[in-house]
Amino acid sequence: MAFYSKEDLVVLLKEAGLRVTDHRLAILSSISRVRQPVTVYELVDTLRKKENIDQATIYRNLSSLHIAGLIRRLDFNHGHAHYELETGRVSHQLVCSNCETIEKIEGISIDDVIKKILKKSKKFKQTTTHSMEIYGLCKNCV
Amino acid sequence: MAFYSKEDLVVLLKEAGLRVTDHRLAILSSISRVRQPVTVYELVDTLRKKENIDQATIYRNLSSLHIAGLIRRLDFNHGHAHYELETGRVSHQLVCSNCETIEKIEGISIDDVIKKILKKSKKFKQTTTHSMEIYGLCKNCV
DNA sequence: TATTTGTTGCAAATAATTCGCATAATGTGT
DNA sequence: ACACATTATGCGAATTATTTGCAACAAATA
Repeated sequence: MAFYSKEDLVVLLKEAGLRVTDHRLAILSSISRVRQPVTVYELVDTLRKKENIDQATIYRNLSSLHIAGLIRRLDFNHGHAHYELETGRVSHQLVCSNCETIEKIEGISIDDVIKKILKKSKKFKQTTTHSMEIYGLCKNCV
Repeated sequence: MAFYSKEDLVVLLKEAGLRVTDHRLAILSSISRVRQPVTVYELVDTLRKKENIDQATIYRNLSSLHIAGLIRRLDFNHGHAHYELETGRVSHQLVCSNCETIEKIEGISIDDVIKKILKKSKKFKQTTTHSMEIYGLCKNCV
């Protein structure tokens, strides 16, 4: 979806106050290249072979990149996390309840809904991001 | 939130085509009694002591109750699943990015948003349920 | 009640994720 | 370019969450 040059990624990391390391760039780049949210398994598989990055390093970087707000962590009840680039505070996914098909939908704003929800809240005054998983059966599983 | 008598729960299970067992009733009842989505740890802690239910039994029942559509499984990036009664296909939660505070918001319909999303989809024609996690800092963590 | 089929407990296995520690690399100030 | 303080990395081991195999048991149905 979002394509970033190495220079862009360096800037992103610096702005986030994170050190720039080859591994971190490789991980970010790998996440940014795929269309659908990627699993840790896929990252480990790709990056351990290609760049010789240890599993622990990948987990640690996913955590710091997530905390820094550069990536988003998603869960589709598949037993493992998925990650995607954080672009725009919003993430809407259609998820098949039967197989592991997911489809990311972009371009839908729900700011007014968020406002309504905040109005009802007693514990929160503002929000940063949100993600919505919409479950159903995909065409193959209907 | 939703209160069910034992008889109600029996009906729910039968309608779902599940066998009625004391353990299953206890698990469902336990989930229905709490306001916020409950963790497996909490269920195990409560039910193992009170009713002498094994951990594996709890996991197996959570799975079958979920598949049967009686309960919903949620993830807030806390490293473990949460469960709540399935009531009405919708679940909206405010989640603190810092601590483990969550707040369930009810009474917001987003049917029109779902319609828009479905219109954009290539892989899905209909949906069953959805859940939205809205992240931010709770009052204590601001 | 007999039969069939789903359920449970227990212990052990997997899967996902995290941690400890020694070593190496990054960013900063000189 | 250099030295220092801080953070990142690899490796193996530890945790945590969740699942499974199997024998004993209980629920639904005729």
